Amino acid sequence: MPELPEVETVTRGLTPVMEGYVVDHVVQRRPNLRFPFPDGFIDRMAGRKIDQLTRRAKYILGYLDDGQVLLIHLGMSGRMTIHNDPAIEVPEPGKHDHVDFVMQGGAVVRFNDPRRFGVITLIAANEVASHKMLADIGPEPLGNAFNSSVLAEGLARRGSPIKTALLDQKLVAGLGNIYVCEALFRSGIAPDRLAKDLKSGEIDRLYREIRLVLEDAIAAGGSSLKDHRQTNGELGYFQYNFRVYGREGEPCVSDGCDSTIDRIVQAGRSTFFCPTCQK
DNA sequence: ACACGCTCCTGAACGC
DNA sequence: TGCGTTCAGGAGCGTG
Repeated sequence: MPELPEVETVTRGLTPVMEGYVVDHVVQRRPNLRFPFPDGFIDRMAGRKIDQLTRRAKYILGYLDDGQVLLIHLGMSGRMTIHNDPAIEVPEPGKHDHVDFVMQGGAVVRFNDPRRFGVITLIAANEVASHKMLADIGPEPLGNAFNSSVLAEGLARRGSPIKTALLDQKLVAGLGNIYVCEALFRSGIAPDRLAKDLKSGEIDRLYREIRLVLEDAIAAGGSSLKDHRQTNGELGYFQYNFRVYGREGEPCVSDGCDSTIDRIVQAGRSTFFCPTCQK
């Protein structure tokens, strides 16, 4: 499930074959993903150079040379594979290979998304800040605009559990179920605590652990949990080891703790935590 | 304004 | 073996 570290890893993987290159043409194999593809998508992409490829929250943004921006969200199960070896033929498209970006640099970038929660669309560069999909997104957790007092202000009047609050993209960008669980565990904060009840010291700790867990995961090349793959097309592999996520019933990894990881459901989503280490 | 639940979708895992 | 059920979840949207 791609969250910020995975999207960052994918963006970094795509940059060498997409940034600075012209899109020769796009192959689009179905009319929609989560939303319909934009009108004239094929024609609007053909011949456009991708000046810059960046990430905002869980979105990949490709700035084109004519003022359009290609916006890609991987949703739940979206993946990108790069076919860049002239000696190896590009595989026949599979059932869920919905889009190919055929680059003049020689790479074919293939978007695959079984569950089709992903999004591919085009917006104008001057509406990146105001577009409805991006306008209300909070600060980048690894950027200068995010700090302990910004987090404290965002949590101050929230009556929802801290777990739920951190999933809200308006509070801070890019966190999903996995890294919220991990950050709370690393902070020693119980997921059912109300956001507004956290003490200043706890918020400081949480702020630091959010950054650290994301940096760790990015450094590990992004996790490739279950159905997520690296952009190089290799089968997914685990480099970042989760401490609580998906570990229900397994022993807590903290030194001297003999508890087992528990799972509860909050706002319809699984929360994994250590009932002893997280208060 | 805020919080919550529903919804989209498919494949994997599970139960009988 | 095979069928049916449940679960996973990002985020827009509707509702209270």
